[in-house]
Amino acid sequence: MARVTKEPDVRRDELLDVALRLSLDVGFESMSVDQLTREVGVAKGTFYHYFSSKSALMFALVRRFGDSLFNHLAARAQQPDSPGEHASATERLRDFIAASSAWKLEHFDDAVGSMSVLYEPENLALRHSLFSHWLERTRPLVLPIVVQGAQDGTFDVADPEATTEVLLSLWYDTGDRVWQRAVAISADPEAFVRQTLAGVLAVTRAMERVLGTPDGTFTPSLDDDLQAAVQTLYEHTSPKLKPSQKERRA
Amino acid sequence: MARVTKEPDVRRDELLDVALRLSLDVGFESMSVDQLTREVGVAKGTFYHYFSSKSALMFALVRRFGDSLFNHLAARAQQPDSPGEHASATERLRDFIAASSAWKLEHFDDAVGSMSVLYEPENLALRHSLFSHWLERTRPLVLPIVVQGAQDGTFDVADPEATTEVLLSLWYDTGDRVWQRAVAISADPEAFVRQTLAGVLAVTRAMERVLGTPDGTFTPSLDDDLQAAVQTLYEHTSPKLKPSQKERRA
DNA sequence: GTAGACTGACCGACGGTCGGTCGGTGGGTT
DNA sequence: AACCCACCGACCGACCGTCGGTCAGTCTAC
Repeated sequence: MARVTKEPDVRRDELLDVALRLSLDVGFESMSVDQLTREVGVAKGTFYHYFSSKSALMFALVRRFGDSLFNHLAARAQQPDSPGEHASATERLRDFIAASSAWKLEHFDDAVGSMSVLYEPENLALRHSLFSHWLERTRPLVLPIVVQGAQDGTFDVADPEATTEVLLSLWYDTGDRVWQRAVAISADPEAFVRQTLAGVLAVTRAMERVLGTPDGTFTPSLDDDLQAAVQTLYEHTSPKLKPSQKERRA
Repeated sequence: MARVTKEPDVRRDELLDVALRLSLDVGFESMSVDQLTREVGVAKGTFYHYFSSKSALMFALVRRFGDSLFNHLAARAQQPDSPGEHASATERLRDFIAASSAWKLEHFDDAVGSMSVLYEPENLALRHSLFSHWLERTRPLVLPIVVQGAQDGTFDVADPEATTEVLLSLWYDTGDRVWQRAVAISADPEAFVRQTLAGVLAVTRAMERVLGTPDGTFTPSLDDDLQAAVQTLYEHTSPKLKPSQKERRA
């Protein structure tokens, strides 16, 4: 094969780009290193020149994919126009949630929209790794807010560390579960939207209760934007049922 | 090799027994079908005579392991001496939690004690499968209680289905997370016990808040039994996860 | 006799390895 | 300035051991 030399960073990104595409297409486990290098147009050895193993590739993938959201959130937490240390814990938490939601809407196509494939059994390890990464990055942003709220009495919380853990679990795990249930009934679009919104409300309500704030403190307005977003999410979900076209040249 | 014919059920159980032992020892993924059949003393083909694939073995393993708890709980829910339909939702839920805890203490050695190995990355799929199975079996036992509590006003719950989902997530996922954090600091036994108990309290508190019952409604007494149980749990923590004695805190 | 429990050599695909190749680059020589 | 060439490391791809899975056939209890 014709030898083409490129900047290491460029080549590495190429590998990651194609790996991401293939992972979302056939799944991470099913994607063989042979297939990956074939599509990139390099030899197998080149892959192992850049990544020590296939699972190292997974972590790199998760890092790159998962960091984009948090670099945004962490940067925003420092910005002067965002509620700072002087703001109430409620305001800060509201802002955090809003910033997170805004990012998700903004990057829908290149991130959130392709979420549903992560839920195929195939991608369990990838999903778990991604969520773990997100969790580790979320914790240090949320814990200070809960601590502040506990100290100034805004929140009724006895154990800020443990409560933060509960919040993280609500957002990621319960959200996860709500999502899976919604997908399970994806035959009916209207039921999908209704169930997803009900899940969001339940998680929010649980968060309010756990923090000891009045019901409604963090409840989002169920406006058309949110409805439309969930609707779009649904439309990104259906093609999951498509027949697989995996068999390709050997 | 000498051919030995046995009752299909016996042979199948042999395969499951050895598979469980090997899974807890070297991990499910690392356990090859060759190794399994070698240890059982049968040919590889025999394995595929009983299980259609290795992942079918996993599901069978999960079923057998996961059902023992729920056959107990479901049976108890029917028994006359347990709080029945006439009891308050609080009593019924308390009884459910107590029965579950009792079973775990009772079957510590052959079930809960070997839990920690499930948390090695190796066994991610096995763990996920087991928890999913437990979740599916827990839901129908808990949902009626939440519905009853919502109807008679014992619980302050707007959406029983979604709230049940939150409860399940609290028990399994948050418990999961608390456990992992405790394991992470397992260098220090005292810290391990403290953190685990704090996690249990936080989850319980969260449950009370989510259901809208007074703090303390479901809080277990932090008596010596519980402390001892957690202590024993610590001692069962996989040696692989525990640091060597050298790097103990100075 | 025969149903079905059991056998084990065999298969293709996989992740990973490794000795070797070759394009680009920079310092020394002319 | 033009040339050379030693060296670095990106790149190659045949090869390896192991894995999950198959199957044509054998043995045995009834």
